[in-house]
Amino acid sequence: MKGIKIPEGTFFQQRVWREIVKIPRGSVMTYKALATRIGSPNAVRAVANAVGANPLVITIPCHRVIRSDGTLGGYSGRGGVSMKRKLLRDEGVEVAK
DNA sequence: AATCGGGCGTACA
DNA sequence: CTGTACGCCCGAT
Repeated sequence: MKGIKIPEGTFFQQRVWREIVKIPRGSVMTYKALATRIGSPNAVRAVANAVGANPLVITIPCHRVIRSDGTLGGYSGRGGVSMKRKLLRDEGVEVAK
């Protein structure tokens, strides 16, 4: 949280992105945990939407956000889910399925 | 294992 | 401004 710049967007998105950036490398966070983190444990869908609207994949490691089941879920970035899995494995995270 | 509905917010008409 | 449709989902049946 020193020089990371978050692009403009809705309050929700900024809040979600802010939390995603806080995720340490080599670790993953579930959408539910993220939703609860921002104060809306039941708004997990809205959160997922905000993550999907992430314009900066290099600044915001949205690939570190996975489902509660351990699955990767989806990925709107370049390469799709395949890239997401690759990035996670690259950080040393064993991906289920 | 597969299917359905639910909760929240954004985008579009 | 009001209504409808959709999403990188979740939980229950």
